[in-house]
Amino acid sequence: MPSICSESFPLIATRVRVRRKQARPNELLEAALDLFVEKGYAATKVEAVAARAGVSKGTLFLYFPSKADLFNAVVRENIGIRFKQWNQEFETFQGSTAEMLRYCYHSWWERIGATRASGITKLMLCESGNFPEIAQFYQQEVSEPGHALMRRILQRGMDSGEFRVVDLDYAVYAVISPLVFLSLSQHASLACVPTSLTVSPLMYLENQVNMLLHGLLAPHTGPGILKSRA
Amino acid sequence: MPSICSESFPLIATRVRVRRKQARPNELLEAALDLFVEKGYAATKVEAVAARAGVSKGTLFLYFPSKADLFNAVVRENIGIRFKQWNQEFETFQGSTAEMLRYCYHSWWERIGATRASGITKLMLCESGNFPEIAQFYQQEVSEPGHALMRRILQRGMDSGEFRVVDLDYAVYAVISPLVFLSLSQHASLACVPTSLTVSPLMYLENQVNMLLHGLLAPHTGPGILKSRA
DNA sequence: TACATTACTAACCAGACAGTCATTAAGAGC
DNA sequence: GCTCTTAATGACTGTCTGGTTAGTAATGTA
Repeated sequence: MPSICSESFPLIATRVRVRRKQARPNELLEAALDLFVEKGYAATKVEAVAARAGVSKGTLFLYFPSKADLFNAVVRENIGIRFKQWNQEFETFQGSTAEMLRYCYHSWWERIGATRASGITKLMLCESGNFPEIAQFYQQEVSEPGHALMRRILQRGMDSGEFRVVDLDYAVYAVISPLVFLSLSQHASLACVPTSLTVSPLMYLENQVNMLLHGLLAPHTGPGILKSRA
Repeated sequence: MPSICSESFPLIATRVRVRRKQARPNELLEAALDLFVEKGYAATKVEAVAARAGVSKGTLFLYFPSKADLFNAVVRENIGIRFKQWNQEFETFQGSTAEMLRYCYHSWWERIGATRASGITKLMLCESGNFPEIAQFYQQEVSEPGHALMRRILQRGMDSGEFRVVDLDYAVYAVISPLVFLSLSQHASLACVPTSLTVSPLMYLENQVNMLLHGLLAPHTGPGILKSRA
């Protein structure tokens, strides 16, 4: 049923239809990543995502059953997908665990931190409380694999005698929180942070990993970062 | 004009009216602070604020012309209002600037960090990008006075020779960011942070101020936190 | 008790937005 | 060119919510 005026005045030019079933999902995911990172989950309209991908809203729902599913697919494609490779790299890594930890930070920076994907971390930090559907998915697709991997790395260091014995539950957070913080500072549009971070992200990470290892390495038991639980 | 059914079936019990013009604004601000901190700005419904304060939505708009004005009033009452006293304390402070900086952190923790007000900082960090009306108000009511005060403290330390000479534009962020980070970690409902922070907030602040002073104090020019701009 | 003032209420409105569906046309096969 | 399948569309629906307003009742004054 055409709109009231469209038969006499087709003001809105009808879109040229193209059938590209193969390409649509990726194009939609690209557009969604852009907008979710820019505006957050709640403030992103699915119609805007569709428009940016060059299709109508109806088409979007043809490929993703709901907004939450669209977002979850973005999470899986941009972050979740990394853990397979990371886990493999962990299995075959030859060097010391200190080197492994350094490599971990560096690799995270390359594949997540320096990419749009870091915006997702900030988004979850801000909005997970209001949207259980996406919070739960992120939890099982990102948080849990990430924590599990970090636990295994720390355990490896403790087993080999490189690291002193610490409470894993807490040490994991000491390792991960610099990454979360960096993601945040990269995407905080707050007037509080001018040109993002004061120092360069890479220098910040370098510094953080040094501090961690200072607190982790076995012999030197100085003022470490990893206090046992209070 | 009564609703269709209310004359025959007054299903919804009419609220008992009480006139308390004096008390309403504060009660609304209290309710608003609770909900804004819990849910964020966008996700908080004005009707819910009104309900929590025990009035109807219409009454809320009698005291605050819009949702943004309500939020801004919350910001002013809970944070903005502090700067008058802080500025006075700065003027009359007798001790060293290092002591002053310690006092500053401590006072911030008492009056903001440990209270619901810290939730506002997190909220702004997350949502300022989507709501210029409240971002601008927060900027001029909180960010600017805060930065100005910190600049004067750092300047005092440099003038007296206690602190080495640093780029104020950047040093200010080094001083403020631990406070922002702490606010965030206190209210991050992310599955990433378990029981908020690993170490106690006060110990964290103590540590941060020590690191800052390590990098600020004049004679010791070791690996300071405050690098000059890259 | 009568009346005036005004704090307060609830129904209402308009715009926005996630999700649906009947219709349309692109493109492949003949 | 004709037909059939299905990718794609856009108008539509239901719901939600910030903000408005016509009307109600609590209180002070006489």
